[in-house]
Amino acid sequence: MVNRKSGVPAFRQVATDLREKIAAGQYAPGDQLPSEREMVETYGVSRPTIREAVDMLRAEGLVTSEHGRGVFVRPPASIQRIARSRLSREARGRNRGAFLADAAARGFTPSTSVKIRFEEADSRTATHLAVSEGAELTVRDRVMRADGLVVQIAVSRLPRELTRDTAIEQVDTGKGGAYARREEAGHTLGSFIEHVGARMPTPDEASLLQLADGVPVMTVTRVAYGEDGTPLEMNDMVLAADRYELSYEWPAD
Amino acid sequence: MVNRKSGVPAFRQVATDLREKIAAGQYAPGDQLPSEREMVETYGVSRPTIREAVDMLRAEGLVTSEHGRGVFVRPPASIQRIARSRLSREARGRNRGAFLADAAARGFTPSTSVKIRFEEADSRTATHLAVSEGAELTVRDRVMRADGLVVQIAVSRLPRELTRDTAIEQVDTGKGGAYARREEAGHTLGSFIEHVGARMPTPDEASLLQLADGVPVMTVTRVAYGEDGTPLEMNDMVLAADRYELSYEWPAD
DNA sequence: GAGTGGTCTAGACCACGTT
DNA sequence: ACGTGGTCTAGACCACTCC
Repeated sequence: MVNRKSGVPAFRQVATDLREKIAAGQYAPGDQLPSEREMVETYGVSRPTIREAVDMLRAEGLVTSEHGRGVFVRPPASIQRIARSRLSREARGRNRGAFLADAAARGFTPSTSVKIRFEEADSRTATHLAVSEGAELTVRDRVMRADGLVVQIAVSRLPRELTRDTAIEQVDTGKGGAYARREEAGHTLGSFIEHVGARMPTPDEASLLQLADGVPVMTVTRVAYGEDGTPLEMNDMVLAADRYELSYEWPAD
Repeated sequence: MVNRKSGVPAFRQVATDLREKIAAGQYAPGDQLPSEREMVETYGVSRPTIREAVDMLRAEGLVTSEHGRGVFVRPPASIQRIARSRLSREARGRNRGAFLADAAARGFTPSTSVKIRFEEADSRTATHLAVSEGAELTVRDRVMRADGLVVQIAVSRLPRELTRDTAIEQVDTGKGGAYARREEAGHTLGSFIEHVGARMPTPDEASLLQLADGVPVMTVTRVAYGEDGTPLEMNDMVLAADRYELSYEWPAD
């Protein structure tokens, strides 16, 4: 029963109560919550009020509701740890991208499809690639699937001058991938910088990545630099935050 | 006006329409959306339906609503870039933690408060610190403020054996901070690993960090290792995802 | 068919901010 | 005083799942 005089909205009291019971293990991961109509009786409020409370927990990623079945406590997703800062020349040759290796390790059959297009640099891209706004870019859109299911979307952008008449403008970049082609062209890689952020997904991303409510995405922008410090490539990735964790390692000195 | 026969729920149609108008710039950042009662007329649906649509946009972090004023398009927050993998011995001496330096750079007067406590290792901590579950830990809770406003919470955990009878068990660790004390005790730092994830905040975190709806947090767990590879410290941080971006740099080879 | 969540209505009253 | 969002009700009907 909710306290009508506390000043705390009824749906908030219900949400807090449910949250505490979940935290205490009274409703364990995978358990079904009481039905909305049951809770109407328990708490003495109307169904829309109960639903507002449940909506809150859903937005927090605590529960999921399944039409016709019930509301369930979300079991913690098994998160996949991805070691970054490991893109050594050797590793680049072995793996064809970190994510393909991941998928293989988890027993999924990975597949990717690539599309090539060209566009003009916006201000963010121009900054990262040290080109002027509007400069021509080669863009490689890569969609990665595990067992047919979209797991990751990666967009790679390069200054067009660096790619004209190279295999990088082909869908199949050949043995060793795009980095190998770039090194053949005299652009030896010097370093990488990754910028990591997080936000809520757009509806498109949510359906593509099959995200439950209350699951944010991590955005990773990796910029590859030549030995002279010239930016060679910018790679944007979007990852489901309940499935991945990124690990970075570096020496203390 | 919503299409009643499309099968798409009315609140979803309204949300999509508003989202498109925001994306197109028809409602620019900072602009006020039409009032809910106006939209009731425009779209020909009831107010709860309009509210459900607006709730959706709020959960996506697209708009914020202000009681008594209106609903506004969220201006993109100015994100602060934090360069990690820069904790050189020199830099550690200069800065007293990366975040204090950040706050100073932005013109805020930073302040921190520290509490010391002791606890037993749970399974996650035990794994990271390579101790057995239940082992005694020294815990330093640090709350960082900028102009009195909580900006960050950091929890540092160390095996108690390494800290007994050292200044690390004191609130004030002295000149050079906790790392300096550890190096004096013969534990020279060898490397760091940071694990980065993201999730929706708990209600506590949301109010402490003053997060708007639809803003996730990034979680950063940094483990410091000795030169022999022994884990010395584990540091958990929680950051507002609309205020920070993490940058990691490493050589290509 | 019975039970579940999903959508929607037409109101009501409250709390807040502005004028 | 007025307009805004915030909360809440008591229903109704639909869509889905399971028996």
